[in-house]
Amino acid sequence: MKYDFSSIEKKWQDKWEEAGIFHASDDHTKKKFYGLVEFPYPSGAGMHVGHIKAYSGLEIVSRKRRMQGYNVLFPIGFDAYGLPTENYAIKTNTHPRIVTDRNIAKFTQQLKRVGFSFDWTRVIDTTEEGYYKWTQWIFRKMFDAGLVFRATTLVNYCPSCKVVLSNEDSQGGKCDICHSDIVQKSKDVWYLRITEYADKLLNGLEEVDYLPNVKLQQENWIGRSEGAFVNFKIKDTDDTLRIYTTRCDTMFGATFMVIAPEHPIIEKYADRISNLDALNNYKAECAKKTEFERTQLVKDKTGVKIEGLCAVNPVNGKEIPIFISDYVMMGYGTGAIMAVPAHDERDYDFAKKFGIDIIEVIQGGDISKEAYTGDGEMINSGFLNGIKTKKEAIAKMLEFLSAQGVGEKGVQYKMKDWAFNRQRYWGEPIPIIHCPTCGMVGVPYEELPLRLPDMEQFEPGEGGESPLAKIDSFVNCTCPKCGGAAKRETDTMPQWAGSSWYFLRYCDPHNDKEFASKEALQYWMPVDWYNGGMEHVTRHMIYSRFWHRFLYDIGEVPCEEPYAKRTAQGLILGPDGEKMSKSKGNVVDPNDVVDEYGADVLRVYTLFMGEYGSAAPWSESSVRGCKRFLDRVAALTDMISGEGVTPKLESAFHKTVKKVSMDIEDMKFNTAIAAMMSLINEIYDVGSLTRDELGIFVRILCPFAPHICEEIWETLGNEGFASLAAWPEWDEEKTVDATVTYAVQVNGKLRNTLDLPKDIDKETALAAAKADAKIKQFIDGKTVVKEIFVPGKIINVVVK
RNA sequence: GCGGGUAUGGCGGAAUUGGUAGACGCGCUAGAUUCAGGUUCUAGUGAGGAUUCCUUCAUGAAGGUUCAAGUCCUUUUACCCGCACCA
Repeated sequence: MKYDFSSIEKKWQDKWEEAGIFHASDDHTKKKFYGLVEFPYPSGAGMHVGHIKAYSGLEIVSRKRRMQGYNVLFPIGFDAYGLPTENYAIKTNTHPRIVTDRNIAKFTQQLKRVGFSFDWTRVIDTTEEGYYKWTQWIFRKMFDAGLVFRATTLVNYCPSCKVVLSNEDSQGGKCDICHSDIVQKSKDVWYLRITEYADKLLNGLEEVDYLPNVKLQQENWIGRSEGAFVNFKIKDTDDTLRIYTTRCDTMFGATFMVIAPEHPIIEKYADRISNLDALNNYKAECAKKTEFERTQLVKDKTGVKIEGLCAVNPVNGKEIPIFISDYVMMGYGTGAIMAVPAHDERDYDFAKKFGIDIIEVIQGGDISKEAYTGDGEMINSGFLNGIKTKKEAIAKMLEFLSAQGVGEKGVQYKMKDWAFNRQRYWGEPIPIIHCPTCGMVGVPYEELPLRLPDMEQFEPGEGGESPLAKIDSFVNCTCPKCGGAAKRETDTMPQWAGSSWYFLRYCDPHNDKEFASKEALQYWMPVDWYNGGMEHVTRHMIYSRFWHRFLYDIGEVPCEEPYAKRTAQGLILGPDGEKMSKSKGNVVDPNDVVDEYGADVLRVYTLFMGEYGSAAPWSESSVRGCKRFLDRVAALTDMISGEGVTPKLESAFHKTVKKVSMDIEDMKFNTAIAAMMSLINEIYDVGSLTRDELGIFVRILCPFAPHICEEIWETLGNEGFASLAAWPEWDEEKTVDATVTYAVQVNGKLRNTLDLPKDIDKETALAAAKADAKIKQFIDGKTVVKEIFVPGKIINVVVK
């Protein structure tokens, strides 16, 4: 067969589309498979080969599942709200709607050329009214449930994007989008109370099948810690200073306290404090720094002692000084700590610098040199003296604290509430109305979607105000509760909103009564297998798990967890081994590869290049190797002789079918392809194969290289599509050879190999080995001290 | 600093989980075909030494356990990713 890939690929893509063979069926009686890939952000640059690899993994699994008779939902869509589009729109003076539509068209064209088996009737665009109506609807439900609140805080503000960013979006003190420096700014911010779901999000991990490191990252992100809240009396007041600690066992060693510079206690007792100016100066210094900068100065601790206030250690009545320092942050715990320099490195550094007492309460270290954080016997600790373990000491102390009424067990999370608004145009409008009499009122459900108004000038306003604030007709409205004049919220939602529930919409994407019907959700959810990038396993996955668990709690979805299984693909690096980026000029465009080698080659190569989960550099010459492989596959049509089984190939076929079948389940696509390459080498050695054997070969290769396989399938005279043909079975017995090659070792060194019957027993095998002329050389005249026989693998004779 | 990971030929990478290290592909060498060739086919290809079937050394480095270690243990180096004073 002549392998004219460009005409073959066009031909079959048209046929698939015409027959609609990849559309998920509404027949809910069939067994289902829901494979989900992260939908792309349709940027102006178009897709690069990394996208192709990201989708190829579950593309293979989905195609295999179809051939195994599953009803498969393998959808795609576009996460199209976002800053890059808006910035591009501003720069080129084109409406973001037009930019978005253009980019989606480009992405769609690229994806279709690769022959992905997506269900194109279920495409989602998060910026369409029919979609964001339900994004707003879920937000409103959260508002009703009290999960939405507003607070004035210091926020990370990007002066270049003119937008407030979450901590997650401003990591490293740089804007996630434009990489300019972040400044701190006081602002009214919308929050989603995700912390209320911290425990549920943590516990839910027990019932899902995520990669171990994905689970670990989510656990670390949530950051649950168990400890105690303790109230330290402030001397000569009725007030207490409340702290959080995970080491209440060390309380006898607390020699000072540290509070965050912003701690309200300073203002409250301003009249007693004699060095208020010094404190305020220090606070002003800290405010200039971003949170990131504050965390930079690891060793050299700074701080100021509060003159005029002092605290009382509740376990021994000792009076201890209070300091302010930026190593304690208002955002975690209570914004105040007890400092135990002997057993905490940060406190140790601070105490050394300020000449504060260091009292050892746990034996085992040398506190003259450094803090000791390990276990040991308690000393200088009153009723804890003599206790040998941390665990025991903590339990005893907690008992004491609660008996005295000065403290109790507590839990803290690193995870913070989710700052959920942007002062930008290209996002979902937040459906809230501010009424002077009623306060914050949700836009009535029947008025959703709250449409994003069309406008010409969508630059952000000065001071980071949303462009929507400029449209009077949008802002001015009546309060749905009291009917009085009111104003609309003008902020929009962050990009994370649309992607927090898209997997639900795929189940029933055209529904205009509900975000998805109960029947569709009941059938399709949860997602059976979700694959995507490691960069999304914390933020996106935790946000979307949060939304989903909320919907479960209000009875809108049938299962607690949205994703039954999660895997991740590795990056494709540029030919230079660097991360692909436009600025480095090392981006490979899938269209170029398809033009030159064909879609099937692109698909095979992205999966063959290395382990699916790890990064690997692009290599043009290796692409050619994959082309050569498919050329050899095409030529098999000229090697057919007869029907049935070629004896010399029978075992090889069963082995390969087994290996490919199993490797796909483990995402070991590279070795699956290698196995098919080996098989084709064997076929070439034999020189011919039967019509039936070629049919098997084509079916196991079909998920990887579907176009060429369809063409050969047709050449073989089959009716219907290879893509829907039954996945081949293997016979376990025929994967085992009659004879096995044993490695024969003397003293653990390989000396010869012997072909022996597969079910040979130990005695016979050893006799055969010892009778072998080569082995004889090594054992003659020596005494055999040990004989090892591993069935099917190795014979080892140990001699002296 | 803490947590996780990786390290195997000239290159990308295999290795049934403790059992013949280097599958498969690239690249390279030689030959045939073509001789317009980023064509196709055949053979070879970890390094060193003897060259006819022989042998020694090799999985970042150094030790150890074992009949047997890329795989397990200890120490160590380099790189990558995540988190960042979390009390």
